[in-house]
Parts: sequence; C-alpha cells; structure tokens
Amino acid sequence: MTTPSQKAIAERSVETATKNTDLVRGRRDQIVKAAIRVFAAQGFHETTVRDIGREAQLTQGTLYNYVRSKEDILFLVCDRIVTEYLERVRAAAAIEGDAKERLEAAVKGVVRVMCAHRDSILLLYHESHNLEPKSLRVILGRVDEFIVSFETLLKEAGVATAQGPARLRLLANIVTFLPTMVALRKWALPEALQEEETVDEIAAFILRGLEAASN
Amino acid sequence: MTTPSQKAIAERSVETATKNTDLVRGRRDQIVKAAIRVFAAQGFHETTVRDIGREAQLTQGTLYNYVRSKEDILFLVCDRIVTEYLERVRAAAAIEGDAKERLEAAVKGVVRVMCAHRDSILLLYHESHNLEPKSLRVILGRVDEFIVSFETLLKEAGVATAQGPARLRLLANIVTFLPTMVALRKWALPEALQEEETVDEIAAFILRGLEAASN
Amino acid sequence: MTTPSQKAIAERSVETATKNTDLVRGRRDQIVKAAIRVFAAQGFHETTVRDIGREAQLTQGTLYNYVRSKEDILFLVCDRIVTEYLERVRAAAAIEGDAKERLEAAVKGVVRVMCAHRDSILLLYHESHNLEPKSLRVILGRVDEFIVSFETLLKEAGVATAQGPARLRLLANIVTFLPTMVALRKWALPEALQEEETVDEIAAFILRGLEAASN
Amino acid sequence: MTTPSQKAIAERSVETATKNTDLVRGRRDQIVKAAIRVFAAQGFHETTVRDIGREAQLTQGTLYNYVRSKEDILFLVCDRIVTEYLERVRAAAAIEGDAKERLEAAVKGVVRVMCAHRDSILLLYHESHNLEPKSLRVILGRVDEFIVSFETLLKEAGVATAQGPARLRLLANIVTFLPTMVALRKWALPEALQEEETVDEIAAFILRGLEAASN
DNA sequence: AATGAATGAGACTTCATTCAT
DNA sequence: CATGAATGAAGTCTCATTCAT
Repeated sequence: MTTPSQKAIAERSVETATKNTDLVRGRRDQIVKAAIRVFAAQGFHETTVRDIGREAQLTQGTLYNYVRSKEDILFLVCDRIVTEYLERVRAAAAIEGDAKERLEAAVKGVVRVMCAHRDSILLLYHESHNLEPKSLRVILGRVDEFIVSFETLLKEAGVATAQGPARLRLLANIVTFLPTMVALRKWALPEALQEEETVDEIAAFILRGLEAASN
Repeated sequence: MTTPSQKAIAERSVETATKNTDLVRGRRDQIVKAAIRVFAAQGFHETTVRDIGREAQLTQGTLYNYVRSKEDILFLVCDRIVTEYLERVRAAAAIEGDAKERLEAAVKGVVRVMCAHRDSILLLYHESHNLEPKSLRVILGRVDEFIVSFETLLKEAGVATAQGPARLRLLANIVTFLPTMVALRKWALPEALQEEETVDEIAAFILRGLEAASN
Repeated sequence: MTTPSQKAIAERSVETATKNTDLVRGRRDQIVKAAIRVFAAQGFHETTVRDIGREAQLTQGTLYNYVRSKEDILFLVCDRIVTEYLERVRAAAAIEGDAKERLEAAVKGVVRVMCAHRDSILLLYHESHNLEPKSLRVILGRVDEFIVSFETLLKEAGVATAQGPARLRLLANIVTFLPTMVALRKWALPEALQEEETVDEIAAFILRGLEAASN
Repeated sequence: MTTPSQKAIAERSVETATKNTDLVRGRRDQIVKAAIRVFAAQGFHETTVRDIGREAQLTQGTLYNYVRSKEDILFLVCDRIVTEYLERVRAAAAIEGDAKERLEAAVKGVVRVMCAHRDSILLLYHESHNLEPKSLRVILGRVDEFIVSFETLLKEAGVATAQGPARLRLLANIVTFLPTMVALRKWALPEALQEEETVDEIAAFILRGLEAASN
C-alpha cells in the first residue's frame, strides 16, 4: 500500500542513496517540515540548502543522502502541501447526506481548510513555479484530481447539468480557486471579521453562485 | 501632471545616473518591456541581468544607467503591470448609466481585462513576492486602491449596504480576486470554451453572488 | 588562554563557516601569509581575491570558508603584522637591568625590529587606511598599547618626569614613530651604510633627544 | 620660465587635448583642488572620477580634456602637495642669519608647515603608492630635492661634518621625516598640548639630536 | 570646448553539490 | 550512514574611459 505522496515520488522518482525505507521516510519528513518553515519565512531562492539543513538538524552531506537536489526538496514540499490539503478537504466532505448536503459540506470544507493552512497555500502559489516542468506537472496533476472530484460532486448535486462538461469544469475551478483568496489576499481582507465569518461568507458566495447556476 | 507610474517611482524613488528625462522614460520603457518578456518566459531568478539587457538591446552597463539594481527592474515591471491593469479596468467601467449598470460593466471589465493580460497577471503573482518589503508595499498599495474603487461601486449599487464595511470589503475582494483565476488556473480551464464564454460565465457567477448579497 | 591575535578576532569577530578550530587557524595562516606577499607586491586594491587564493593554494570558494570578505583578509593581515611586531619588540626589551638600560634596549630593539620587517611595516602604513573604521580602530588600538608601553618605560627611566603626561606621550610617539623611517624612507636612505650602522645611528639620535629631555 | 609643477608635468608629460594654456592651467587647478578634497575625504580608490568631476563642477567629458586618466589626477595632486610643501618650507627657512640660525629656522619651519598641512601630507603618504612607478619616481625625486637641501643646510651648519656624507644624509632624512609624525600619528598625539607646543617640542627634539651629533 | 550617454571588462561573493574520511 | 570541507560556476554591479553630438 502506497500513500499518495509515495506515488508522486514514484512518478517522479526522487531517488536516494539509502535503502532503509523507514529511515528515509523519517528523514524526509524532517526535511520537508523544516523546508516548509524556512521557505515560508524566506522564500525558496533566499533559502540555502544549509538553512534547510540547520532547521532540520541535519548536515548538508546527510541531507543529500535523502534528496538529490534543492529542487527535489521543493517538490517534496509542494507535494506534501497539496496532498495534505486534499486529504483534509476529503475528510471534511465525507459526511452522510444527499448530494446537495455533501456539496455544501465540501465547499465549506475547502474554505475552512484553506483558511487553516493559509501559509502553506501561499508558499505553494509563490514557489511551485520554480519546479522543473516535470515536477510541476505532477503537482498540477494532483490539483487536477481535486478539481475533478468537485466536478463529480457538482454533477451529483445536479448543478449546471444541462450546460455541458466545459461549463461544469469552469464551475469546479471557481469553487476550488476562490477559497485560495484567504491565502493570496490575506493582506487585504477585513480584519474586523472573525475567521469563521469570513469562511461562511465566502462559502455562501460560492453556493449562491452555484445554486443560481442550477436552473 | 504626473502619471500614476511616476508617482510610484517617486514614492520609491528609483534614481538614475542620467538626467535627460525623455531618454530615461524611453530607456526604461525598453527595459520594462524586455523584462516582462523574459521574466514571463523564465522567471525572475532564472533571468540574468544580461538576459534583460540582450532582450532590451542594451548593454549591461547602459542598463545600469537607468536602474539601480535587478530588484529595481522587478519593481518597475510590477508597477507597470498593475498600473496598466488598473487603467484598463477603469476605462472599461467608465460608462454612462445607473450604478447597477456601471457595476456590471466594471465586473465584466475586470474579467475581460484579466483575460487579455493573463501572462502579465501571472507574472505579477509569481514574482512580486521577490520584491523588497518596501517595494512590495507600494505595489500592494496600488492593488488596494483597486479594491477600494470596487467597494465604492458596490456601495453605490446598493450591494450589501446593510451588513457593514467589513462585509463590503470582503465582497470587493472577491470581485477583484476571482477573475485572476483565468491567469492562475489557465492550465485547468476548459479549452472547449471560447474566451468570451469563459469571461461571461465568470462575470455572471460574480454578479449572481452579489445580487443575492443585496437582499 | 588566548593569543593577542585571537583577541583581535574576538573583538572584531571574523566569523567562519568552518568549525574545526585547528583547521581554521591553519588555513587562515596560509591566507594571511599569502596575502602579505601579494599585498606587498601589488597593493591591496590591485590584488584580486583570486590572486590571494592562488598564492595560498586555495580556491576562491575555499578561501571564503575562512574569511568573509576581502576586507577581512586585510584586517587579518594588519593584525598579524602589528601583533608580531609588538611581540618582537617586547622580547627585545625584556632584559635584566635598571630602567635606563631597559629603555636603551627597547629603543634599539624598536629600530632593529623595524629594520628587519621593513616590508610589512610599509604594507601596514600603505594599506591600513583601507580598513573599515571599526577594523582600523582595533589596529590603532594595538599600536596605542605599544605607545603606552613606551610611556611607561620612559617614566621608569625618569625621562621628562617633570613636564607632565602630555609631553611624555609626545616623546613616546617620537620614539615609536621615528624608527618607521627605515620602512617609509627606505628609498632615500644612504646605501653606503651597513644596516647595523643605520640602526645604531637612529637609536643614538633618539636616545640623545631623550637624554637631554630628562633635565 | 617654468614653475616646478610644470617641470614635473613636462618630465612625465601629462598631455591634454586642449591647446589654450591659460584655460588648461585654470581647469587643472579646479581639478586638483577638488581632487585633494575628495581624496582626503574618501581615499583614492573609493573616489570615482565622477566624484571628482562633481566637486570640480566639471562633467566627466570635460575633465578628460584636461587629464588623461584617473592616475594623472593623482599625480597632479601629489605633485601639487609636495611642491607647495617645499615652497613653504623654503620660505620659512629664508631668513637672514648665520648657518646655525638658518638651520634652526628651517627645522622649525618644517614642523610648522607639516602641522599646517597635516591632511595633505596624510593624503600623500596614503595614496602616492598608487601611482605608476614612473610617476612615483617623479614625486620621490621632488622629496629627494628636499632632503638634499637639508643636507646642505646641515653641512653649512657644521653638523656631523666629520662622519661622511652617508651619515649626513641619514640625519637629513631624520630631520625631514620626523615632522611627518604630526600627520601620520595625528590620532595618537596628546590633545592636551597646544599645536604650538607640539611643534616646539618636536623641533627641539630634532635640534638636540643634531647638536649632539656635531661633536 | 563641453557634454553625458554608452561601453564592457572585471571584481567580489554565494551556494548547490560532491566526496574523502 | 554521517560529516563538513572543498569546489567552481555564475551572478550582480561598478566605473574608468570613449565618442558622437
């Protein structure tokens, strides 16, 4: 049984010099967590491999036993962020109920999770384009899965069924994109609002847009 | 009479070794245009100052007569993009009609202009965080103006008047943010749709969300 | 137990990326010695960091593991020269005997040591003003110690005791400064004289000046 | 009739693109004065040709009509400083009286003039070694004249006549060198002393050394 | 004679990656 | 498996000098 993360690694093949799989997993976990912290604080290019090593309590040489390049680390970071994000949204949407109720739960879930992981999402949007095309494609592929899962939800809830798959996809994009606003526009959002209010408002906006789209 | 762009330069004061104002303007124009092309193609960090010079048909030395650092260039680029974007949206919204009609025109305008300048917008979102805090603040300040102008429009059109300024600002953020999707999600949008259809659909989505918010 | 040189480094803290203290000491020694040779031959500004590296048999990258800037190297060089100079003079003055005899030994010592290290002293006078103010202050502080030690000697030998501390300091300055002539005026000194004769003559001149000053 | 300064220029041939000799003289005067100010303030290498131009109220292009290189400027500066220094000392020594009295006047004159022009002298000692060998030789030649003039004075005053020319030259060096202390050791000299006291003390020290040398 | 924009060589420094221990 | 010193390519920026106007 492979986790999605390992699947991505397989697809893109981040090889290591070390065999012991448990150790590799553990060390990579250290590295990714440390890298997320420093990338979020200083950005990918401003961060040296030494910085990551220091934060991960690993020397440079050791680090390179678990990773082949700085870009590898960025890939692992992006992969981790997307994967965790997806998992959380899935969990939030996994409720009992009819299609409409599940859609509502999912939409609220996206916004809420996005809110809780603003920093990671921001990091993802800021730095993912520093990935090599191949790596980037893997990450975008994962996001695509996410969009597709919303297409399914929308279809099941009977949203815009009559207007063809293209329009459906567009709506799924809107639903999954607008919530990133809490990360990308964090600086501009009204501070007067409680986080919960913001979340509700955005979710409501989306649902209004979708509801009307059903007719 | 100073253009907004000159104001930005004044605020942040990108100084030159050259006196002749017309020449400075001309050369900077060359530089900015060239930089937009190469930054869009390769990203800020992957681009060398020499690359920019080559594209602008200027030697490195000459380039540095009109700009003090690579970061200066990025600032000029971001400033140019934001400024042009704002001007175009303003132009699109400047129609005769009642508040509601003007709002509609503005919303459609945003989406359409965003669509027409996808690449620049993408560049802006990808690279602006490489600016120094001071420069970044200037750019964000300009975006803020933009958001505020939509707050005004919304208020005039009687949207969400009863729910306080915070909610208004949130909506203004949504209106100005969602359209960036055509740039940031370009890779995921359905190719089956004509550009015009995409624009209309997004604008409609926004207007639906706002309309309902009025009650 | 720290050597004076280490103290200087502490005061001004020339940091390294390398931990191993012995290695650092060794490499820095290589660097300083090489730098003294090339600075003496071509001057600080005409010397490139690559030149120093080549002379020290170190690549540029390696060099920068032991030093943070070219100015650091100059500081280390100046510090080394002053420190060694002081130590040698102290050794020359450390004889048994009454105050007058010790003063005489010290004066001769200064001139002789200065003579033996003309080139370094010249380098010091030529390039130390290229140091940053902070570094320069450290070096001058060391020279000051030297002057003060001669003030003490003069006082003990009963020279100019009646005329106050200011005059004492002036004499200490003369005693420590005049000998630099063999370095700074090397080109003008009579070649007909043996080095030993020159030394004796200068020392005698100084002692005559002091002797008369005692009355 | 050529001034010493012009002679030096002739020897080293600082050519100009401009013919009008009066203008050349005037412009060069501007340049040299400006250069002395900025070199004294920032040092030769830290000063750009632009800095000199700005201080001299001359554009770069114009400047290069009167000078062929930055080094040329340094030469003119050093030459000016030495020349003026010599002239002033000569003036101070040009008194009626017997040889001894003239020697005394000369010695006091050196110290006093040195004191009055500390900054220039410091500049000379700090930067002259940045001259090309050829230029340096010219400057040192001028200093040599100066030393020789003191050899003559000493001889006339009957100092050290019995010990041969080499010893005479050594003494002449001492007499002309020690006074530079007020420039090179400015930072270490006692502030409690009036300038006049310092001058007298140093002159006295020299004369004591010489007097005793006569026997 | 004056101007000042253009030039381009070259300097310092950083840092991802390797490899011997 | 861990270490951390060594490497060297590459990048940004400065500035003396030239030359067309």
